[in-house]
Amino acid sequence: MLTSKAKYALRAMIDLAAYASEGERRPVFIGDVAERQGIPRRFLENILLELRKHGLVVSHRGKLGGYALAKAPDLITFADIIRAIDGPLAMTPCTSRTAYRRCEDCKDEATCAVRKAMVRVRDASAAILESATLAEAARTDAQPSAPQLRRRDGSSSAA
Amino acid sequence: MLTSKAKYALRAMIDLAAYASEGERRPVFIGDVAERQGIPRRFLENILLELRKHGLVVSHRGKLGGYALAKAPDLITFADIIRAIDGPLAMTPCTSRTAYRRCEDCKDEATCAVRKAMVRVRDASAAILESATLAEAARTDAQPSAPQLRRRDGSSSAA
DNA sequence: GATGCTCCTATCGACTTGATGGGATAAGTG
DNA sequence: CACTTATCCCATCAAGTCGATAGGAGCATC
Repeated sequence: MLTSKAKYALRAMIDLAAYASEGERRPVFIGDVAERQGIPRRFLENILLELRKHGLVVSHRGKLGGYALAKAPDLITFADIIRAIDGPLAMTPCTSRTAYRRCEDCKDEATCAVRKAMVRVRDASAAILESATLAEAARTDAQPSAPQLRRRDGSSSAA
Repeated sequence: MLTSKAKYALRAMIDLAAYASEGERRPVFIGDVAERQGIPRRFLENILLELRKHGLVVSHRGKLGGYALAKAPDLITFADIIRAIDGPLAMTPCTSRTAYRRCEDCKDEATCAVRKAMVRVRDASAAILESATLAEAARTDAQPSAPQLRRRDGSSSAA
């Protein structure tokens, strides 16, 4: 199962992609993303910080600061995001390409039946998640009613 | 990631399959499985109990008691075992067939880009894990040197 | 009826998850 | 220059899960 942190991360990144593709090049406020996607604001901050450490987003400080994708949305995949937040996609350490670690129990990796199945699962999952890009997701995704433009008028929309 | 409980469960079940296919029909001692597979004995007890509640193994009490597969080894899949121990294979509750639960965040399941990718991952993983049977695993798996026969002579092999 | 197995529940420590809080730092704005 | 407003960073928190262990009750065989 994905952690909800990773699910939030996916949604936040898709949100960034959607607003980046509108021609605007200014970064997006955390608060705006949080509100649109229904993510606890402080929690989203941690998530974006983590994504930044993995080089998936860039941040700007100061009054007109905020976050933006670090690369073009068609170059960022779901796999990148999930790996950054939840770690390896593989079912076992001994079948991870990004964080391989030998497993204690199985004597012979070449013949281990469990490992064999897990390699196939990892290959299949990775293929799917590495071909799912933010660009595609931003196009496909349901925009919450009319794609809400950034509020810059100062009127907080909720009490 | 699989929990180590699920990994133990897979190994234990393969062990049972290997010894069931030798013609013997008597149940296997927990202690023997634990020793062969290097699983903490008490922990394995819990795991087998859980597998029994899910109808994957049957138990016999008393002096010559023990565990045996509930069905033929070609009718038990890796998916059955993982689901019994770790729960749904799906990455999100909203893409699980065995434990579906609507997800709060996404307004429209039909267009949710995250969900769409997760459905594909679940389908691919399930297809692989549902076609991996114990029978096949028991044949393929590396037997730890010569397949150690059950000790019935009373000499405990370790201090 | 003694033996030796499963059965059941309870507990444990360590870690992870989801979330919050306070304040430091930086960049625009008047 | 000072003020506003945003990110940044660290620290902490409660609740839950994971991996493992413990003690004793129940039961079939010898």
